[in-house]
Amino acid sequence: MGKLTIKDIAKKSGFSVSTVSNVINGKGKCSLETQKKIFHLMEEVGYKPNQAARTLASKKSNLIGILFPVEDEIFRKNNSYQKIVNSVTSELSKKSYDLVIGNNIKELDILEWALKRDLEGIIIIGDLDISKEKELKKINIPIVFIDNYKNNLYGVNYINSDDTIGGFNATEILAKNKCKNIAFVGSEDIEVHSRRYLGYQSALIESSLGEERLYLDQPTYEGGLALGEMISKTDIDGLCVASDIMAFGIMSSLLKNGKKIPEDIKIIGFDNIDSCRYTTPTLSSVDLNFSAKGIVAVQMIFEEIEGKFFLRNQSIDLNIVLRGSTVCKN
Amino acid sequence: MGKLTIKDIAKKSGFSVSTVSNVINGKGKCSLETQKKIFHLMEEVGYKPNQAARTLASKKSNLIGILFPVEDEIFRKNNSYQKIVNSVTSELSKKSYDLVIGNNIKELDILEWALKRDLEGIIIIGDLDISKEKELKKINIPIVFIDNYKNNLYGVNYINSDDTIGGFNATEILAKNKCKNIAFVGSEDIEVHSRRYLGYQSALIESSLGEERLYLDQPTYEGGLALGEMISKTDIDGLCVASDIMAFGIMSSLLKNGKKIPEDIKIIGFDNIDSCRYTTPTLSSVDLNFSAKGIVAVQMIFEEIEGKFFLRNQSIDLNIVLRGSTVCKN
DNA sequence: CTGAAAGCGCTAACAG
DNA sequence: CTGTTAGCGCTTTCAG
Repeated sequence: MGKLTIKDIAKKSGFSVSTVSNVINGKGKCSLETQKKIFHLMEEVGYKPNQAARTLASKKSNLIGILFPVEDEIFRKNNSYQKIVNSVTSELSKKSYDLVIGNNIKELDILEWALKRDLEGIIIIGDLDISKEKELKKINIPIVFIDNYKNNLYGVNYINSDDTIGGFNATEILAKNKCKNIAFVGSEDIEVHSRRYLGYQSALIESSLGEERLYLDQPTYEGGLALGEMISKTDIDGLCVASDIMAFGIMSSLLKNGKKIPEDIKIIGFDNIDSCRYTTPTLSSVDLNFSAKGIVAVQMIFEEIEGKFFLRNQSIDLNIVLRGSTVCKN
Repeated sequence: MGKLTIKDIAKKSGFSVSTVSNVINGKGKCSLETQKKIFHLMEEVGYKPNQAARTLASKKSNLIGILFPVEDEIFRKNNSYQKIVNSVTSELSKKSYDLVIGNNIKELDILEWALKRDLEGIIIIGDLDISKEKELKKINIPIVFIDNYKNNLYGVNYINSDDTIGGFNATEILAKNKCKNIAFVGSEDIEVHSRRYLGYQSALIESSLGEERLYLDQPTYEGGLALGEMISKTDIDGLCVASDIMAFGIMSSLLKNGKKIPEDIKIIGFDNIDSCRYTTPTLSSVDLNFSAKGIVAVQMIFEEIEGKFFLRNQSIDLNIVLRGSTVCKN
């Protein structure tokens, strides 16, 4: 058990090794009868071709690698890790591929790793050091970046959210809910926040709502707390907050200062982290749709492997989950 | 580039293939000089041995598999997935092992998977179907279960939390904070909740606090809401809640009914999910220490591979994170 | 301490 | 449609 080789199957079935191999790989042509017999035998004796041998002989490892920015707080908070891994593995399983996780991304030599494991594709989440960029060019396997805003390599694939549209839509919802004085909250030097701000600006114009109001602080709960204090002294009645966690801080300050949410002021956050469901009121938020990103990443890889034409840059629709911070009845 | 084989290294260095192989694997004996020369050359030309070939020749794949209960809400909520994967991969990277994720655990034939990929060890999170249990016995590689309460196989390794102690400690903290009427909240038919309840009972006795009070409902926010309504009408001043999410619901109801937390009633939850930091007040909670579990899992696997003696059952210390729901100043 | 040679289990031509 | 055979790149005896 477990020591069976393709030779054993050939011998037992009475066919040649190459016929068995062909049947396994769906190559060449053999009678349906032969195929059935061989498949049946393999099943019966519990034979599974050894992957290392297949890889060695064919260079096909049936392995895709994935790399995460382990220290990134935001990725951690919104469970993107898990959502992406789940959708990726479940897509891969359809083609009996497995997913390997890259250890120690900071020191990992991606190229060597890909070579060593004969990876057939790589998914990279988040931004990467510029220094790694170069070496990536040398890899001749499909690479997909998810939520990468720094790099702009030719010949690799990008999957992103349209954060500008996210900011626009969130603000628009606020406007449609009769908010007249809508402010934007975010952090400096965070690319996605800037984009969301752009969307916010467009929406203001679109809805012919007055001057824009911008509040900036650290993308933390504490940052939100501080901003909330300030905001509670204004006539702002709508808030587009580029981070759920900041929004929590803001809500806390606002509530403490006697503001009612959503009656006095409505709020929409970004990221749709789990905690949105447990605050009082619950927080409406823009979901970045990580499951979809994982699925598309796998599609892109296979399409590139199979040499099909496909879009190298894809933007995944966001969707806004409305909760108690915008709707009066939760 | 990338097409280099051990032969090339042998030729270029002037040594034989087997010498190079020995140097790579630290086997045999060769002069330090030789080693240095060979290592230097490999570095210089960027040579990395091909893993498939090594695996085929030696049966050592340098690959560990991991399996997750993808549908398990609780595992999803507390980010255990990510914490375990992070600590596991970072431990593995020290020995240049990689981690593969098992696709589709429900249908996955673990044995065949292990064979096919020549896995050297498997980590399984959570409970598994009984039907899978049998087949696991046939695998002759180290298996580690983390947080598995159903199975009890001989010859495999278990890593768990001592939930009874968790319940005990949480209750004790409440008692030390002058709570006189402490209740336990949990769900029926959840093994860990029962254990935590046991600990709660012991702690009551230990602290010579009166009769026990037990509240049961679904392990959801809504379950907590319902229970909170009831609890707010009692003289309970301390709550040991077997799930953070229930605790959130309870807090919400309690607050709505005019109770002050922690002044009137102190609360400790279980799981220490991220959201604990964003509620008002923040929620004290028992942390299950998933990072440590991942590290220990890897240790166990390597110790078994290396044939060392080690404990097959290990309980990982929990630690209680105190926040605003127990301490008056947050 | 080093080298030659025999596989590991499979795929991929190439004949038949 | 099927069988033979030569590798894939590495490890591992076993002589030297």
